[in-house]
Amino acid sequence: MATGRTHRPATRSRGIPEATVARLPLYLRALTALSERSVPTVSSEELAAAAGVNSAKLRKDFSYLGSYGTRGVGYDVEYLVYQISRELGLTQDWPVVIVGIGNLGAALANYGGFASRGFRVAALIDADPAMAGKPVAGIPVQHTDELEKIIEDNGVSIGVIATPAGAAQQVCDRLVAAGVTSILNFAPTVLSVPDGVDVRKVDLSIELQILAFHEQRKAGEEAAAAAGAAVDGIPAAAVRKQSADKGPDGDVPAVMPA
Amino acid sequence: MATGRTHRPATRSRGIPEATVARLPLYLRALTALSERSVPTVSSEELAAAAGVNSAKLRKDFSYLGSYGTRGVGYDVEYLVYQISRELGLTQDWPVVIVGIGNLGAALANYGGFASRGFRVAALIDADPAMAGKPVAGIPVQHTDELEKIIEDNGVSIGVIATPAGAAQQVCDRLVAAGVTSILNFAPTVLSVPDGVDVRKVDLSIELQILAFHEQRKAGEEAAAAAGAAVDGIPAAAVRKQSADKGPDGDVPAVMPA
DNA sequence: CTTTGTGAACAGTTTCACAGCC
DNA sequence: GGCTGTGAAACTGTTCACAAAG
Repeated sequence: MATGRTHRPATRSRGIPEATVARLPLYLRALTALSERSVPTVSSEELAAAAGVNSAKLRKDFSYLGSYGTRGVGYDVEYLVYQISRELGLTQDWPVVIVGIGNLGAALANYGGFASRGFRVAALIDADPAMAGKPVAGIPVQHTDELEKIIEDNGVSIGVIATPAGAAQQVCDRLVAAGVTSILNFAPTVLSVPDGVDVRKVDLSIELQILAFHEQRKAGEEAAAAAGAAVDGIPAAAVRKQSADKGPDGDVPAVMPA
Repeated sequence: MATGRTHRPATRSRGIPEATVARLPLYLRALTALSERSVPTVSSEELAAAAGVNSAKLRKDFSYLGSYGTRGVGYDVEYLVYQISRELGLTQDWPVVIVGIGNLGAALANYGGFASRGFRVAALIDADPAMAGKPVAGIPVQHTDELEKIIEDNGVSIGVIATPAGAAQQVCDRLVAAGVTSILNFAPTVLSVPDGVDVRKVDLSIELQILAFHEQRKAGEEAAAAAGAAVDGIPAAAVRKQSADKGPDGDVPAVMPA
């Protein structure tokens, strides 16, 4: 039913680990930069530094694609660019629709990296009739009524949702019904989709909250250092438990959402 | 030297696994929704469904925080909201600066979820003198010259980079030098930062490329199914290798990843 | 000599399944 | 009976370290 899955369940990426797939675009970007500077070959060490990973990981990643390097020399930049592009499916053209042309949707439409690398903005869609016909990033906005027709006419399989949270699931359902099988979701909601549909989410506030967690820990650590670092070494669960259990009472601090 | 790290090396999150931390904001959002509907308690099964994970994972995650549930009953919504908020450091106020007020920066400034949940946009900063003084989302944009002063005056420890790729590293360096220790990077570049500084990146084109990879596989699988699914069961590495090694020559196959 | 490619060890994450408590 | 909390098992991802190739 509506109890669909987010992300991939895990039917296994036919040999290429998901973690590796997620890094291929990073390698590709670094390689493209080298290619533009006409660098002919690059070592795993150099490329890894440019991509912000370590070289062992990079070599392991590449080993899933095949043996594309030359021992003692390194990797041929152009060749690798091609191989990774092909592996990622970027040698073909992907028409994409963006639904929800508010601030964010407009920013996405204007984003250059979108147009490059095999992705083409096939249409912009918004529910506001006042937006219809108005060009954003040179593309006229179309009304949501046209959604199904647009998807089918353009053979769109990738959709970007940049609507308010409340509209996201509904838009998602319509996209999927019309044939979209990959969704990039910017709305702060969990989307339910049937099996076989991939959803990836980009969520500003989640990222910030993760940063806040670590930020808080940094502050805490300084304090702990002052008090003598006695606690480390005790089974983590027990320690947590302790501080957690003391929680209940006291006031709920001011700032919170609750 | 400048060869800093992206993400966290992994000094271990004081007992709470990184994967769990990344899900806490999801739980928090689902709980907040329940709280608004005045739902008093929730089972791991229900909450997991709302957050888009499975219940075993959720219970395991919560077990790292402490024993906050009641067997046979479930979890108290309000209490959990508070505990998770506290764990994430959201019971305090985090002033944030956004650097780069283009399309995306403006969209971020306008994004509501920003203001809620303990984050406050302390300042908007842009390098364009023409922007200075212009209000965006009700906040006047300030010039990059003021960056250091703004950070220090407001005690900012979290910065958001929404500049073009070319400017990102430079902005990052200045933020870090001024005292920022957590960065959310929207620019499509790898940032180098010293140890102790956290960077998280949000990258539209990487997400799209990952979707394209899976999308391509879906197409390939249909073709493979037609040809009789003989290959499954052979050690994945060997299969990969084989098809990969044939790569160099010849035409790019029509449907398949190869 | 340099640098790749990769088994093998290790670390982190998810899932299972059930004991323990309400 | 229902639901949490958690060891243990299974799985995925990372790092090590070195043999093989140029």
